[in-house]
Amino acid sequence: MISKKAKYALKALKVLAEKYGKGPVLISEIAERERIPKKFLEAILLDLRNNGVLQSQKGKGGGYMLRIAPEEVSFSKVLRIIDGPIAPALCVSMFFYGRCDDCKDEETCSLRTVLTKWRDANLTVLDTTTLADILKAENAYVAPSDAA
Amino acid sequence: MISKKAKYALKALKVLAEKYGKGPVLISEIAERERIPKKFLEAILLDLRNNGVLQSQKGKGGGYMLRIAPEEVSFSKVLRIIDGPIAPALCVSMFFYGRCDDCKDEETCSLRTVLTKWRDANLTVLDTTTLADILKAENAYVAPSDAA
DNA sequence: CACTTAATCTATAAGTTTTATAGATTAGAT
DNA sequence: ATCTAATCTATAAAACTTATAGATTAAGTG
Repeated sequence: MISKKAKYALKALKVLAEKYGKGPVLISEIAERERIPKKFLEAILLDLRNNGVLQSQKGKGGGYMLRIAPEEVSFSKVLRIIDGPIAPALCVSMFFYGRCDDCKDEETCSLRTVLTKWRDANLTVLDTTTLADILKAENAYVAPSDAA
Repeated sequence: MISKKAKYALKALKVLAEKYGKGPVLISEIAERERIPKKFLEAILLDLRNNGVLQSQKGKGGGYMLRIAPEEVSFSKVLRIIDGPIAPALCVSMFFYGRCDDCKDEETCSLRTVLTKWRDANLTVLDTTTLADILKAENAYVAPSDAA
C-alpha cells in the first residue's frame, strides 16, 4: 500500500500535468480540487520541488508547476521521493539498498531470489507509467450508458 | 516494502516447507535457525494457524507444521494474512476493498486505472509464487567458482 | 496423578512512521 | 509600502510496528 502522502502527491501532480505549460498553479487550488489538507500538501510539493520534479514561484502570480514534461515523470520517480524504496525489501532495492539485519548470508538467501522477481515486476509497471498515462486515463473515461 | 513480520513469516514457512510431511517443528528451533525473536514468531505462527496455513500440536513432541502443501501456499496468501492488502490502495484491493475518503468519484478516478494495472502486475507474481519456489531457489544455488 | 513440554493467551510498551496543524518568515509583484 | 504566496520551524496526535513478560492451557510420559 502506498501512503496517503504518495496518493496526494500523485493527485497533485495530475493537476499540474493538466496545466503543464500554462503557468503556475496555487497550492490552495490543488488542495481544494483534490481535497488534500493544504499544509500537508505544502510539504509534499516542496519535497517534489527539492527533488527536481517541480518548480515554484513565490509572490503574486506564483505557485507550482512541473519542471519536466508529464511523460518524463514516472510513478517510480514520484514514489521513491515520497515513500522511499519501491522494492519489497532493502536487500533487493536498487536505490535504497541495505543489508537485512536478520539475514545470515545474503548470497544464499532463497527469499531474495523471489523478492527480486517481485521487485522487477513492480518496476516494469512503475518505470513505464507516467503522469501522461493518468491524463490519458482521465480522458478515456466514458460514462456507462443505460442501454445494457 | 513488506514488514519484518512478513519476512519472518516467509522465512519460518520456508523452514516448515522443508520439513513438510516430517512431523512438527518447534517454534524455538525456527526462531534460532532464522534469527527471529521467539515471542514475536509465536504470534506470527499463531496467525498463520488461525488462517488455515499451519497446524499446531501442544505438549511434548508438538510444534508447528504446514496444513497444506508448499505448492499451495502462495506469497499472496501469506502476505494478506500478515500485512493485509497487497494492492497499492484500498480502492483497488480485491480482498480488503474500501473507499478512499479523499476521493470524490471512484468511477472516474484516473489514478485508479493506473493503480489497478499496478495491482495486477503484483498479483501475477505473488499468486503464482509459492513456498515451493523458495525451496527451488534454495537448492538451485551453487557457490561461484574461482575459475572466473 | 504428578511432571514436563510446548503452544496459547493476555497485557504492556518502546520505537517509529504517518498524518497532520500552527505560526513565523522570506521572496516576489505591483 | 503592501499584498501575495511559497517557505521554514516547531509541535503533536494517532496509528502501526516490533517487540517482551508472565500466566495459562493442552498434550504426552512415567
